[in-house]
Parts: sequence; structure tokens; C-alpha cells
Amino acid sequence: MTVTLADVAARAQVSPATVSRVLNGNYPVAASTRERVLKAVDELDYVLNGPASALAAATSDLVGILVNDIADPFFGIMASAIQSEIGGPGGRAGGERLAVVCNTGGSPERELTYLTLLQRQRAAAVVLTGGAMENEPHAAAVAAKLRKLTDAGTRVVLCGRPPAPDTGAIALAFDNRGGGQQLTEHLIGLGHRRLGYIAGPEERTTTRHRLEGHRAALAAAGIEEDPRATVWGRYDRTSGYEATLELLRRDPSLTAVVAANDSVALGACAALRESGLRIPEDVSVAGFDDLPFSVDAVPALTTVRLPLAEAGARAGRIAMGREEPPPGGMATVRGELMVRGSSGVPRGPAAA
Amino acid sequence: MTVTLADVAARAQVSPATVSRVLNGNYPVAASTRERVLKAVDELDYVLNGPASALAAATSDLVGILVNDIADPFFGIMASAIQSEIGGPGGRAGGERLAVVCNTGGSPERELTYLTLLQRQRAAAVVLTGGAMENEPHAAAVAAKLRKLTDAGTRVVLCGRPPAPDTGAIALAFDNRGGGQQLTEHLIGLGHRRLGYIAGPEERTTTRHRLEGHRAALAAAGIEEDPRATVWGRYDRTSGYEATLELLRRDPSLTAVVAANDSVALGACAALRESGLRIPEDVSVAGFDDLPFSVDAVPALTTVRLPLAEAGARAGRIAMGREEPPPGGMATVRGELMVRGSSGVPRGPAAA
DNA sequence: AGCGTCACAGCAAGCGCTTTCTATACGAGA
DNA sequence: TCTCGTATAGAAAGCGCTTGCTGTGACGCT
Repeated sequence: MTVTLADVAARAQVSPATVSRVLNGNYPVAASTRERVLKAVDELDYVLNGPASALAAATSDLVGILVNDIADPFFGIMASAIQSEIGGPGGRAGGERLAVVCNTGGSPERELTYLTLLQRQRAAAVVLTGGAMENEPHAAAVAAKLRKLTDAGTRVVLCGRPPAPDTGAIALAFDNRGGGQQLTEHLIGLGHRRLGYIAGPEERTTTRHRLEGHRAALAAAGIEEDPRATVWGRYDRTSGYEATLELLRRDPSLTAVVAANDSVALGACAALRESGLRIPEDVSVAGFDDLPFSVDAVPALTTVRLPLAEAGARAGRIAMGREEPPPGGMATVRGELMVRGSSGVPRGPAAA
Repeated sequence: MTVTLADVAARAQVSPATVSRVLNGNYPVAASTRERVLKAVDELDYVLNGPASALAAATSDLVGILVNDIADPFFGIMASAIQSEIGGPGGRAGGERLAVVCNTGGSPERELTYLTLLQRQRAAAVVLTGGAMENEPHAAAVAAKLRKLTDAGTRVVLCGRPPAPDTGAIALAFDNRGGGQQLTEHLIGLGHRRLGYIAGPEERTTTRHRLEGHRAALAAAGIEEDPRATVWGRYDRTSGYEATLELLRRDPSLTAVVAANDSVALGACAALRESGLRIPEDVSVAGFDDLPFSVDAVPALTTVRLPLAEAGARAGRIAMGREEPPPGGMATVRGELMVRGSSGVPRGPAAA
């Protein structure tokens, strides 16, 4: 029924071994023979059996990419960049690899399950994107799994996630802390003193680091930290909308809202606008990530640009062994403050 | 070095066959034996070899999802929905399947190559999203490939793409034509007579259908078609920006811009605003798709909502054989007109 | 008591490929 | 002319798993 290597061999009047060598192209085969084989392959419309060759060669051309939410451009952009480097069709690299994009939905269990699934497939490499969970047993389980993967020869790269010591994984971490700090420094510099903060899910490293940066900037400016100025939520628009209403309820006099990311910031803008507040005249808003739509917001969003595509591409190259891993197995990728229309000098007395 | 089925069998004092049956769970195994095996699996930290079982069982648990651009939420949302249904970890379905998301970048060659790669992996199912190319040799090649896949038992579903006759593929097509028509009818109803159209890439079915709908509405209203009122571009923001400037150059008196999709519409808004025109007082703008950010645009975008998540979920279920394919192997999914702030009555004489 | 019936468990034959090792043929150098 | 080295092709042994078929006790039936 299905065409096998042997069929091709028979048609080309050579041994299966020869066909295999022609197809893998790393063994001397006479030009005339090669041609005969290729012709047979073509005539029979032969397609290699992936599982069989993976089994025999003990390698596979699958590369796993773990993302929290594939529908979120934050991850989509990284995934796209990673994929362009791992050498799928059209990619820069040689071999034809298949990217397996796994949507964890931010769930620790799924993350672990996907890692096992990839291990089962004997993936050539795995790239984990996005922040890690700080849940202890889970973190340990992930670390153990990563260790196993690297031991089995799978290259593991963390992209936008803190290093996982002793796992053999290479880490490209985002400087969320520094970015958060810069952003808040900018607002403080404009004269803001009453800032609300909309954080992401509490147990994520990304959330914590951004918040730490924010608070560090406040502390440095001698602004006392008010726990009521922070509202926790998710990394989506709705969360920003609701959290902003809550912040406004708690302190109607705030002059700036710092959001966990751009989507949250957009929700915040909507809530402010509906509350009859102007941006940035009444309240300034800041986001994080600088996703493509942020520049189109009205007013355009002040945010921290994260080089998602660059970082993803680099992670992809490292995963494929085409770029030297950074010294120490880890590097920090910095963000860049993008000052735009959504932040301005606060009205009132603070506008010194 | 690596643990195999045989190792587990030895440890549990059973035959490899029994271990396999415990793991696949479709054969009577005494409870006590099963327990012993499971214990051994756990102790040895055994992970099944995917390629080996795929080879032996002649089936794989890989499901391919082809998208044009994974960084675009249009595709991200569909991919996410499909994946949630194919039964990866956390999905509703039983078996643990791995979704392979393939980024074609809109390139016909890559599309074909990915299809071959999936065929090579003996994918259980393949879902193709997004419009098709109208390039004839390519379309024929894709059709032939799909035919081969379905013949080999791979379920093929087209999501948001016109049917491919005689390929055995199930199609869930979007009613781009009807949506485009509704949208333009809405604008005409408001009194617009001079409408510019920003189309997507010329050779895509999606582009053509949306444009056809637009023109049908114009024709029905007796508005003569001006070829200069259409500018071709890509499905991104920049394209919308540039095309709008071009439209304005060609006809400074236009009162409405209809964009190929929401991203394009956002670019159009930016261009209009920079040209000193108000939306919708001076010029109305309409998009297509109703992506999440569209409601946050200022003013919120009038657009056609496509049920991307629903369609993706349905495609996923059909691909997994968990939902009956529509009669005739195809169904049309309609969009819904969302009238929002970006469209309004035109100024001037037309405002009858 | 004798025998058919189940419920399990094991044997062994592959699945389709890769790769090591071996065989052959040719030309070159001695 | 004979022996080697070189280039190329083939034979065959798996890779780790699944599964059809074949036992083999224990049980219930007559």
C-alpha cells in the first residue's frame, strides 16, 4: 500500500541502504546511482517514514516551543522568530525541522505534560518562553524534567525566563526588573507621586520582577509604598479594565497607572476613558512589551520595548547549536523605554 | 543508558507485551499486574519512545496546524482553539496529542513543504487555516498533497479556507464575501458614496472574496466602480498606513476607507489622523475580523466579527473525529457586522 | 471427575529505516 | 603482472515498540 524504502530500492535496482544514503546525503554515492534513486523516489512519490527513521537513527527533527498563550502576540512573535531560526522550510538553517508549538495556557501541569510529550518524541531541542511559575514543587519538577532532557541530548533554551540552575538549560532572561524600574522612574520624573500598579498573576516571575522594579523606583524617589496601590490580575485587557476601576475606587486622586503589560494598559485606558478621565492630562498610563498595537493606541502607549523577535531568533539559533551559548549559560536581554503620548506631566500641584 | 520497555518489563517481572498493554490500556490486564508495572514505570522514570511506537502501531499522535503568521492574533486565536480541542494536555479530548503549528509565512512553497513534512511524520490530522493561494500550479499541488494525506488516513480540515474539491478535506469556510458586502452596505446606508478600499495580497482567496463583497454592495447601490479606489497591499498595519495615504492622494474627498482587515484599518486610522482628518467625522473606517484590539482602538473599529475561536474549535473537533463533518464536507461560517465608533454619517451634502 | 471456557500473560514477528561491517571492482604503483 | 588503496554498493543487525496468536492455569459446568 504505502511506498517504502525497499520499493524505491527495487525500482532503482539498488539496495535499501543506498537509497537511505542518497536521501541522507552523507555518504559517497556515485552520481549515476544517485540519479537513478532520485528518479525512482520521484516516480513512486516516496515520502520517508519519519518515525521509522527517528527510531533507527535515534534522533528526531522535532523542536518544541512552549508558550503560555499562542493567541497572545507576545508569544506569537517569539514563537515566530524561534521557528524562523530552527530551520523549518524557508528558515535559514539547513535540515528540515518541525516546530511543535505547545500552548500551556499558563498551567504548570500542562507545561510538565508537554515537556514529557516532547521527551517522548525525543525532540532535538526545546525552547521555553515566558516567565516561570514560582510554585515550589512545580519549579522543582520542571527543573528535574529539564535536567533529564538535557541529559538525553536535547538542547534546552529558556527565552524570557530566569535561569534554571543545574539543569543544563541555556537562559535568555528579560530584564523585567530593570524595565519596570525605568518606566516608573520616567513617571516619577514627570512629577507623578500617586501611581497605581496593575500586576499580573502573582506566582509568575515576570510579574514579580516588573513589580519589584516599580517599587525600587518608588523607594529610590522616597515615595512610600502603599499596598493598596497594587491590584493583581491577569495579563489581559479585561484584567486591566477591572483593575483600573478598582484603583480609581481606592484612590480617585491617582495620576498614573502602570500596567503589567500592554494589553492590560489598553484595558486601563478604556476604563479611564469611561470614567471621564483624559490620558495623559488627568492620568498617565504605561504598559510593558511594546507589542505592535501599542503604537496605534490613542494616545500611543508609553511602554518598555522588549526585543521579542531578536531574543526569539537568538534562542532558536542557540537551540540549533548555530550560535554559541552566552558565557555562564545565561544572558540578560534589556528592554528599552519608549516614551509616547500616554504619559505626561500630571495636572495640579505636582507639576513642579 | 535510556530506559526501555524491556527494562520496565524485567523490573516488573512481566513480558514487554504486558507493559505495552498496560501503557496503552486497551487489553485486559489483571489489576495486580498493572499495578506492578505502573510501579516499575514510575521507579525507572520510564518515558515511552514516541517514534518507536508510532512505527510499530503505524499511527502517530501529531496533529499539524498550518498558519500564515503565528504572530498575527487572527491565526493565533484559531490555532489556540484548534489545539484546545485536539486533546493535548488539558484539552477536552482523551489521548495526548501534540499540535505542530507550522508557520508558512504565506509562502506556497513552505505550505507544501510543511504538508510533506507532516505526511512524513504520519500526522494523525492536519488543519489548514487562512485563505488559499489562487496561483494555479500551486493550488493543484496542494490539492494533490491533500488527497494523498486523506488517502493515507490523515484527517484534513480547512478552517477559514474555501473547499478543495475531490481532496477528501473537510472545509469550514468564512463568508468573507457576505461580510464584505454587509460592511459596505452599512457604510452606504450611512450615506457614503466615495469609498476607498485597501485590499490584501492579490492572489489570496480571502482578499478576493472580501473585495467582491464590497463591490457587490457598491453595484447594488448603483455606485460606479472606480478602479482607482482600490489599493492593494498586505495584511498588516504598515500596508494600511501607506495605502491610505495613497488613497487620499488619489481622491482627497473620500469619506470612508474599508480595510482588508483590522490591522490594516488601524494603519489607516493612523494615516488619516496624521493627515489631519477626524474619524468618523471626516472619514469613516471599517476593518474586518474583529480582533481583540479592535474594540480598544479610538474610536472603536466598525468591523465584521469572525468567530475565529468557535470555528477553530469546531475544526479541531472534526479533525479528531469527535464531531460529525458538515453535510457535503463543507460549511460556511458567517461573520457578524459590528457597528462601532469608527463609522458615521459623512459630512457634507451626502448626509441626507 | 472430566472438559470446555475464560481471563490473562507471553512469544515472536514485524513496523521501515539507519549504519557498521564487509564485498567488489577498478586503477595505480611496484 | 601482482598487490593495494580507493570508491562504491550490499548484507544484515538492530532501533523500541505493538499485536496476532498461542499457551496456561482456574473456574464452572455436566
